[in-house]
Amino acid sequence: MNNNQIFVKKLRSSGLRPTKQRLHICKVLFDRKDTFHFTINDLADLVQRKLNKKISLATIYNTVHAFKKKGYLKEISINSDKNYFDTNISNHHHFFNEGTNELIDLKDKDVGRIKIKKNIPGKKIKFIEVIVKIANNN
Amino acid sequence: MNNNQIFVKKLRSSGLRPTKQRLHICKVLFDRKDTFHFTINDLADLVQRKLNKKISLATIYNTVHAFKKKGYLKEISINSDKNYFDTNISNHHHFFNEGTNELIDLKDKDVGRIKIKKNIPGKKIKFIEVIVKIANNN
DNA sequence: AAATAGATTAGAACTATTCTAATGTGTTGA
DNA sequence: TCAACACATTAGAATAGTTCTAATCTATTT
Repeated sequence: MNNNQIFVKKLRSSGLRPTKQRLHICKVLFDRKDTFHFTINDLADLVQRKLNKKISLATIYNTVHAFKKKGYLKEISINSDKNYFDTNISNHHHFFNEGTNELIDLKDKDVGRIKIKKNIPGKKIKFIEVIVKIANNN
Repeated sequence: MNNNQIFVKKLRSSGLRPTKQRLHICKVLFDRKDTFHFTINDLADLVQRKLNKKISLATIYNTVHAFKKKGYLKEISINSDKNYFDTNISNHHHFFNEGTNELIDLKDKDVGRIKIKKNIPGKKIKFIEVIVKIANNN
């Protein structure tokens, strides 16, 4: 089974129609070895440059949000002007290099257990996100 | 010395001119007991409603960014559509209530020491930000 | 294979943020 | 004291980012 067939199957299995736009986007996102951190514009550029396909930005937004909802992508918020998505959906945290705007994965085990000593009645913790901002050593 | 005079002094001492726009914004932001979490639009609305002053949104952006740069405000990124600022500039983290979009401060001591077991050569940790997403208990 | 229901796309509309020309403020020196 | 200059600030206009929705496409039912 080639990658394209795998993507078709993956999409169908989660109730998403395997349209050509989505398959192009899958190719850019998932047809790679390493985990991939990207912004919506990064992805639009790659679709254009690597595949030479024109997909509307609106469709890229739709698709990324659909994939996030299905659990194929995670969203990472760094600051107002950088909103990243991550193909690594495992439980993990991030370094953010303030010089280069680069994100680097921190495996779950790279961060010691986080103990929250306060709780809010009637609420439970859904998720803990840690961003470690790094910069040059001087 | 009244609050307005205090604000004038504070602005001057950090090299910011105490214009009437900035003083209005100071009044809304800092003339209160508790720490205040807000978006740019929250602030624009409050200036309009509480003080009945019209300040351009662009000026509110300018001012908030200037205040952040001077260390009078902290920025907190939750997700793509919510960018908050915080008048509490002490070292602390946050609960984010996903139901109500409300931020709640976690004092530094409310979060156990965070141990980062990985490091990047030539880089040092500038800052660690923890967001704890909470939701209803069911 | 036609009709229908619902999903998807992408241009248009809307919202958020930044840019920059016009205006305001503080400082210098006559 | 008060021009005149240099730089800071404001806010309308321009740009960038995101969402909405009408048109189109896809799958299913008959």
